[in-house]
Parts: sequence; structure tokens; C-alpha cells
Amino acid sequence: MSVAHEIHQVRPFQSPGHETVVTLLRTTAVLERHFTGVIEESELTPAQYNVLRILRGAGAEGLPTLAIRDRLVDLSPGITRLIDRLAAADLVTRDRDTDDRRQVTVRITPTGLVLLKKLDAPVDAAERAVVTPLTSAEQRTLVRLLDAVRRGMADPASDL
Amino acid sequence: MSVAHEIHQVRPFQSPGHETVVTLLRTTAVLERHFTGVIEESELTPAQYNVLRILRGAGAEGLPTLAIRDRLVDLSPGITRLIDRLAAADLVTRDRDTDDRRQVTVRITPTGLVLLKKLDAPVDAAERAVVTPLTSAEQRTLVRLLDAVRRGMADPASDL
DNA sequence: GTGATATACTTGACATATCAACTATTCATC
DNA sequence: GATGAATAGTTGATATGTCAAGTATATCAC
Repeated sequence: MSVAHEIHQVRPFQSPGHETVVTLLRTTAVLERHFTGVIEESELTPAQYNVLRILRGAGAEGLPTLAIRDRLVDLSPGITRLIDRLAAADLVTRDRDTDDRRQVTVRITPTGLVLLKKLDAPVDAAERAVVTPLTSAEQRTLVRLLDAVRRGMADPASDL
Repeated sequence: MSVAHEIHQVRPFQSPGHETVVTLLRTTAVLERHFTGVIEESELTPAQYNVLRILRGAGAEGLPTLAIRDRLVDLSPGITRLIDRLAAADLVTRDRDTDDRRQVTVRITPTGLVLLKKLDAPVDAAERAVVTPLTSAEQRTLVRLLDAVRRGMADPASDL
């Protein structure tokens, strides 16, 4: 069987869910670029921004390093160096816990809070822009359908 | 439908669009991990897999390097080295075009086609798993809503 | 207590992505 | 047909993410 023949056989192949999956991936890719543009003005990567938001949510108590990792959807060991950079920029502090000296508690600094606050308005505006084409009912439908997709696969943590 | 009921649906999310956006990003993150797991068994990254699929779709004529890049949602200059690796693994060939000697035509090799074919069944199964929780009507709705989101972002030239 | 195991990171080697320049070729204009 | 601008792709420096192993501390079994 020739290569050309094989190509023609394979080409029309498309599964029922293909369009849905591709649309989902493509839409989110566009969305991520959108937010990356907003966040980059403050010299933060999206991952760094997420960590800062998690720490703002945690308040003065802070969070251990791996607790932060678990609230991010991905990232295993990269979390250490990500926090290295945040600490170098004076956006977070790290202190070894006294009770369990293996743990390192990370806290957002006042500088970090100021930076986040500057981004609140643009990020909020970007979020509004994303959902503007949808009515409230459509937004609820979208969230419901996406929840169903996630539940159908594995069970991730839910926060933020 | 009471006001209290509506308020109850607002939830502790900060802005109206926040929940929608976070749900979208989180769902896709889970989905990407899902597919990465399937694809990694063939020692391919998701980006490499996408390029091979694009080239399979292009057939024997192949595609110029930057035409491939344009079909990916992501990635600007990394495409050269990505294709370097595919070529090193004998999954694609590169030939300088005779008409326009600036262009380099990339084609998938028989080896590449065999590799892709091995992945067709698992990838198809993964796609089915994603959409299984949704009815056909719900899938159509989801695609429609996501299309609206993407159109909304291209449209209003919102200041980022 | 002592040894075995688990936890919470940390580090080093490496692959990959990103940004900015650079080369080669083609196109447009005069 | 010579010159400047645009296009296609490459390359180098740098940042960032990933995987595997390592270190320090805590917990458990006895």
C-alpha cells in the first residue's frame, strides 16, 4: 500500500467529540493569551499571578509551599523556583515553620498586595470582556456543561 | 423566580465573569493533562502531535514551516526547533522549495504516519471520554457558547 | 530509643518556550 | 537592473518548565 493511498484513507477521520474538544482547547488558548497580555504589564507570568492570588486569599497566615502547588492545576516541583522568583522580587516571604520544620510557609508581602491591586481592575475588565457576549443564563449553562466535562474525567480540586 | 434565588446563584465570586473564566481555564487544564498522558506514550509532546496531525492533513504536498505555525494557536518562533526534533526522529522531512527558495516545505514521513496511526484509537477514545457526559444537543450548545466567547474577544478591541 | 518509611521541599541536569536579532531570498519601485 | 522593503526561516541568549534524585525533618513499628 502506497503512502499516498494511506494518507487518503486516514484523512477523513473525525470522531464525534472532535469539534467540541478542539473548540474548547482553541477558545482557552485565545483566552490565555488575552490574560497573559494584561498580566505581563506587571512583569508577572500567569503562573506567578495565580500564586499571588492564592496567597492573597490565604491572608496573613500564609500557606506551605506544597499547599500552593495543590491549588494550582499543574506544576509539581517547579513551584520552588517559581516562589524563588517571587521572593527575589520581594512579592512573597518564606519562613520555615516552627511546628513542622520541613514546611516552609509562604506569605504575600505588602509589595505583592500593591502589585495585585494594580492588576485587579484590568483583570476584572478582561474577564468582563470575555463574558460580555453571553447572557447570564448562557454563562450559567456554560459553567454547568464544563463542570460536567470535568466530572466525567477525573476529580480535580475546586477553588478560586 | 425570586430575587433571593437569583442572589443565591451569584455565589462568592468577585466579578460576574470570574466563575465562567476560571471554570473554562480549569476545565481545559484538566483536559490538556488528559491528552498529554495519551500522547506521551509515543514520546511526543502535545505540540509535536499537533504538528504531525496538521501535516497528515496536508498530505503529500506538505506545508511550509510558517504555514504550520499559523495553524497552531500558539507558538511563534519555536516552530523551527520543534520541527528540528521531528526531523531528527525521522517523523518529517524538510526540503527547500524550488519556486521560492526562502520556503522550506515540511512533509510527514511514513514513520510519522505509522506513529500517528497508533495514536488514533487512544486519542479518539480520550475525545469520546471528554464528551460522554454531554448529550449531542449539549455539545452543540457548548460549541456555540465558546464560539461566541472567541468572537467577543476579537471584536470589541478592548483595551488590555 | 532505633531503624524504616513517609513527607516537604530542594537541587541539578535537561528539554522546551520566548524574545530579539540575523541571513537568505523575493518583491516592488524607479 | 539596482535599491529598499518585505517575507521565510534560523539562530543565540535567556527564562521557564520538567524529571530524577537528594536532604532534612517527622512519623511509625518495635
